[in-house]
Amino acid sequence: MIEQLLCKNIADAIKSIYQTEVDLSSISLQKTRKEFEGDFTFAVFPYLKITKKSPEQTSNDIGQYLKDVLDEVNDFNVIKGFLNIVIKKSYWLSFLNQNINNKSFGFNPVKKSTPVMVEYSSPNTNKPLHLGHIRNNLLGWSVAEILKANGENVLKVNLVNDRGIHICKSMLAWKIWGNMETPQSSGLKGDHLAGKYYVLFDKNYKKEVEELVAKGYDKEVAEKQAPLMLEAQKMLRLWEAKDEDVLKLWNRMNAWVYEGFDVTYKTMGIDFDKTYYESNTYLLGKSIVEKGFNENKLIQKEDNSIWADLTGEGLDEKLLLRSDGTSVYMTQDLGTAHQRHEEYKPSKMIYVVGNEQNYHFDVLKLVLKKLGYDWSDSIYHLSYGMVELPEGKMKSREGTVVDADLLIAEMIETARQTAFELGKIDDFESEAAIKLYHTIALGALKYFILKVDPQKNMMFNPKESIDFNGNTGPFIQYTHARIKSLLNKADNVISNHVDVNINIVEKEKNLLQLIHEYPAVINQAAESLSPALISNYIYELAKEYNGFYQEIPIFKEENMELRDFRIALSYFVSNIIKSAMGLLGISVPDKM
RNA sequence: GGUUCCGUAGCUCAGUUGGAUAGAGCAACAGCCUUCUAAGCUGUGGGCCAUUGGUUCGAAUCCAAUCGGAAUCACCA
Repeated sequence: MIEQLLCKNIADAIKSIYQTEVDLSSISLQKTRKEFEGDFTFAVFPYLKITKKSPEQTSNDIGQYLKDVLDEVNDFNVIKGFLNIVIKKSYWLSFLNQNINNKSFGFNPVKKSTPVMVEYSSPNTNKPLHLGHIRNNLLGWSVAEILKANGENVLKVNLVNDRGIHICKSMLAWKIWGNMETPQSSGLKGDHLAGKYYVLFDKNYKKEVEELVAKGYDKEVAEKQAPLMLEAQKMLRLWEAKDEDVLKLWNRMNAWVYEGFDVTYKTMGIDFDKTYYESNTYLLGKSIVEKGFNENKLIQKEDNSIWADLTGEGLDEKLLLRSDGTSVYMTQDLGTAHQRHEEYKPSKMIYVVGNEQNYHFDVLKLVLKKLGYDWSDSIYHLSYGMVELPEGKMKSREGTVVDADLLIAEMIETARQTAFELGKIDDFESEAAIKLYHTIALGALKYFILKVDPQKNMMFNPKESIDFNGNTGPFIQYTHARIKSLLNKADNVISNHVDVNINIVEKEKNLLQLIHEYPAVINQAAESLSPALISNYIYELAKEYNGFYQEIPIFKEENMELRDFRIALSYFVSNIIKSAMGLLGISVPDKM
């Protein structure tokens, strides 16, 4: 690409004019700001110590060198210490010619063999997915796709938390009050059915606790002594003892939940290469902890429990094995990480997990390091903040969890109503129309969530997300559909070659520059694991295109070569929008 | 209290490895439908980049302190 060429020649210029070698990687260019003439800008300030000349003189020297040496450089200008380099329009046009038919433009063709693992979703099987899972799923899936586009060999992994006291609570409530209810008999999605009984358990459990408190029990004691809780704990023990009846119920109920999850995943367009179940992995980790203890890397307390001492690293001590020898969450995670490393030797293990577990992952990495596993650095916690709705915070503790299925259904309904109000569609119940509402609703949701920096807590405003103006998914879908319909009218005139001598206007050159940037954007998004970078890029591209070609009708153009160019450019832009939106998991309709 | 993250227009958010006069959208206001789709486009107003110091040619960006907000600090997962 032209940037590298310019950087290399700038280094050559400094060497030839000032007789000093500079490190090529230290030279960087930026896009020239709109208010100045030029395509790329080089700031000379850091090199003044070498050149021993004024910023202006230095810029002029280097600019002149580039102009003399490089055919692609048309001209240059200097403002203060900024060297603005003007690239010939013919370069941009030949770039268009070279890449227009490349369907995977921007994607790295070199495929790496070392796998990168991305773990996301990680649901509990006692309740349906909620808004937090939506952000998790979208982020994980999108990051995986971006890495793939960049040539990584990605393994998408889900770790289902299918065991523990929580699922026992659902099972117990179902046994007591369920009347043998099934998804078929109740018409409920399997995960919602389990969730219903989890809530039922909680309600009755709280009632029991209140009754005990009224009888004079201490609240803490009451919480432990409530009959329902004792019963649930008994069930967990039976499960661990592989009691036949409990296992049967557990299998049955989990199967319902998985069916429900699959529907939600499918609706969202989320998939996995591999699913792990905690019931298979919860005993892992003990051996590496014991090994670490034998090697004197861990400490033991009087009650025989085993701990990692992280006080030297500025953290506390962390329990790894209980006094009865059973493992805790951390032990399991140590085990699964170890197992995955043994199995795949991934160059990176990315865990998409909410920021409430930042501390957990800090500890995880430190303990692994302490135990002598040098691959602990390959673990990366992709942490994300909470999603809130305008109505208020969504926290499970406050009981205002926003259900994922419900939210998606509401988004689809909003899309339907908007189309109806605007009179956009003739047959509102046709298959095509229903598919379109679905596409728009999901596009709105995904785009809005992915465009925000993961680290930040965010506000999801459903109404704003589905607006067709502004930085939204539907706006980009709309732009794509418009380009497609335009190209449809022109399909007999699409040429795969554009005359490099035609005159193009500034805005068209801006579009070409933006397209030119696309591979770098994907690369950077992969490096920083940031779908937000992609969405901001597409918006800029779509806006630039939409604004411009709304004003300049392509088919009015009498100059056939210019018209061909504009059609070719439109074609390229629509392809990039489609491919970039694909990385966010958003489909773009050809017609809407 | 310790640790981590966040603080940019009334609201929701961008802001590339430190670069030129701080960017969008929404909301407000003023225009644009005989062209390809107005689910759109164009324009106007709106800022102590939380505060204060430091680092340097240059700071929203890096460092320190302070003030606000969030998360976390379990023999839960």
